[in-house]
Amino acid sequence: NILFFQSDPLTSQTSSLKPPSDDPSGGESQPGTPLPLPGHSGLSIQEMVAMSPELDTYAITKKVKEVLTDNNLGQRLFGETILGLTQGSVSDLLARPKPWHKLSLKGREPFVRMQLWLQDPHSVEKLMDMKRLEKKAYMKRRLSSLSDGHSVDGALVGPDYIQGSQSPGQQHLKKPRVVLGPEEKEALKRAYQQKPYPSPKTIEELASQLNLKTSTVINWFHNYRSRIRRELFIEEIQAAGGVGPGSEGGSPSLRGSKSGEGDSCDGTESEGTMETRQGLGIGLEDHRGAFKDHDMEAESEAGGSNNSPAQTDCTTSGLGGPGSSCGQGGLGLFSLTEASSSSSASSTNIPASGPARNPRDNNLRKKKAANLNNIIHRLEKAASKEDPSEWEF
DNA sequence: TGAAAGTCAATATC
DNA sequence: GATATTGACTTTCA
Repeated sequence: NILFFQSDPLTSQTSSLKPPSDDPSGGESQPGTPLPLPGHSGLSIQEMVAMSPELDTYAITKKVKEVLTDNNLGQRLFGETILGLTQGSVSDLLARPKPWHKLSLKGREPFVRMQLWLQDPHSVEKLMDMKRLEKKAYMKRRLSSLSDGHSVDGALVGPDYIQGSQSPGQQHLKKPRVVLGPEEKEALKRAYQQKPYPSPKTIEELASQLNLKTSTVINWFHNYRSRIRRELFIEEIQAAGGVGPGSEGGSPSLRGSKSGEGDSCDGTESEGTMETRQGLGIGLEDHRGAFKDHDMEAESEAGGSNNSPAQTDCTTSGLGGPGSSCGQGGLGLFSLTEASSSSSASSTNIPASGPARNPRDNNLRKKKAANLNNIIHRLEKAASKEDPSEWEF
């Protein structure tokens, strides 16, 4: 990536941008917040990322999507030219941007690039030019290959070569992509409901039962946890008002720093953060939708588990500080919602369904859920020292 | 050292 | 053909 930055199309591109204007927001960025420019300031993109004010990732991606759609520019071209990412990554990034405070420096980079791109008055023009050039080159290749009797595409990236980097002379048979069937996915989801962090033994068992490699099962759990988390971020942003985290109701300044981002849902801590959340007017129940595709169905099939996904995500990743993601990022709250509205509720006084209309009730309910969560966390921890397959609450 | 974050790239879907 | 999804892999971080 360093190499990419050094000969970075973005850098050269932004060198023609307007110099940064005064930021009236005093640091917290709105979609149009100008950034210092690498070309002018002599800053590398990494330095810019480090110095960047908090950006509204949701608003940025929204705007980028808009501009790309309006100008009929593809994700692939944009990704490769502006971000240095592949189409799939761009799609993912645009569809599910993580909030700024949840991003590492590396993760912030594409958003800084997007912001710079949006700032560039000639950004669209330039990309259009690229598109034309590409088309021209493609037509040229096509013509010459037609006259040679070869296909233009897939000369090196045909299905028989790894990552398109192997020439036919160095043939490596490609590993076929594993495609999990619906039954396998369902089984994995159910397993996840029971144990989001399965023991090696459980993984082995799952793998043999489903006739999969253990690495596939491990990867699936990694990916699933990570993607669920992201879904939750999106839900949070949308629930906070349909605009990005920088908008009202989701003030980024109230969020925790990266260091406090352990997905803790420790009861003690959750109580405090929930108060903050309530102050922001962010509803809890709305977030349940985040699980609808992944977990709720699986949960019901699993007969209800005390280990709801986010809950365990949250409880097993260490403790967060006062600004930890449980309160600010929402994981803790989601998990509390889960805890309070699923099977866990049956063993407590927490209502099993329906939002608490009264804010005081809601608060009480959340506190109870936080305590419950804490208990579960401790039990889980204790259980993990024994044979996890023998867990029973 | 294990989990999370970030990304690629094959494949599915629109 | 463009975009979305997802299994696999690498890097980062606590």
